[in-house]
Amino acid sequence: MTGGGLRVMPPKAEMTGSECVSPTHVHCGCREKAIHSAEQVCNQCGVRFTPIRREVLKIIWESHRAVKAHDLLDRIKPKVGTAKPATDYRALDFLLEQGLIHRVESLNAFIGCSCSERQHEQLLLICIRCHEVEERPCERLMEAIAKELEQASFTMQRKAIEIHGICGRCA
Amino acid sequence: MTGGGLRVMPPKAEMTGSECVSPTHVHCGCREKAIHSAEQVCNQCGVRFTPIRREVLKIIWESHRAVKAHDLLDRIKPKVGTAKPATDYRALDFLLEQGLIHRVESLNAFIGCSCSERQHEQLLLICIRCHEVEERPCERLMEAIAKELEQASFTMQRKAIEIHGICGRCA
DNA sequence: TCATGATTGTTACTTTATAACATAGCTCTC
DNA sequence: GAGAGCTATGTTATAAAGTAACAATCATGA
Repeated sequence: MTGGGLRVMPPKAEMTGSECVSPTHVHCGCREKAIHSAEQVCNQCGVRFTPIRREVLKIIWESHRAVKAHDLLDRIKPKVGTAKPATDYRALDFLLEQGLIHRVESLNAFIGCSCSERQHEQLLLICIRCHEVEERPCERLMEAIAKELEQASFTMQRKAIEIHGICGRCA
Repeated sequence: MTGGGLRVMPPKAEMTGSECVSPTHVHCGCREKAIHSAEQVCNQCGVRFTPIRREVLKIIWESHRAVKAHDLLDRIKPKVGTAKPATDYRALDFLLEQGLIHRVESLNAFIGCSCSERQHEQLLLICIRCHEVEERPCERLMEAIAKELEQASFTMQRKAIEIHGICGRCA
């Protein structure tokens, strides 16, 4: 979900079903948007959005579920015959660095980043039924965390805030 | 740290240095307290605190750093010659279930739980210099999260809140 | 065109984790 | 105390996640 907002249900004809792996994933143009945005980001930063990196990002955006390394490898092989673990992890490292994907620590998996600005604070809601991951902003949360860190004399460098549970649609 | 509070520096004679793996770990009786508490918890719940489970918990409490599976296996082998991965993971699963340890998702590692009550809300502060992990209560934080979850119509089942950075002593 | 750095190919390996079935040990009941 | 039933551990095998090291290739600018 590019904005984390309402999910509009388009008629089936608009869906690119063949590419959509998640049964609950309604194709809303988010993937195309993400790829396009990634192109711009890479151009701006003077880094190369190579075919492999593009393919990996596309696969990750095929659903709103977190993609595991093994699945990713299986799914990239038809497109990049030479793909091996290192191929994937390099592309993933690149995409993480550019802020184009997030790592879901509690799943050892990866999801596309739907932030409008890169590297912003986020909270991940992981549904244990449909396995979709929703990324939400958490400015208020970060205020509370900042207070706690101050008390603890702790300087934050990176964080993972991941909630597992039942999403609204599955409830 | 049993209470997350001040760390009292005892004279060296009081330290059981031979058992303390972490160079920065000041032995404060926390391990003995943890083992004793674990005994009580297991008795109350009618579950068995077997020698293997006790050894695993002891090893985890040898420092305030998170222990990785591989290290744990290396360190348990001298004590339990037959130890294999399954041995460890079974003991870890047990200790997790009883709330005696936490899993640090962003490290794929485990630390002793220093909560006075089991299963309470906590926040993990992970120092990237000394690698010690401090567990802190986060009731206020949970209020902010609850609000966010309500907005998202999300029902929480479990969570991981992990902050990486520099602790006060290392700063 | 050639040098340079970035990217990808390739091989090998480490670390993390689980599944499945066999064996041993505890505990309760008869 | 025998034996049934459950829990815990032993054992083997394998899946999944991740990294290191070096070779080959490609893009780009001097």
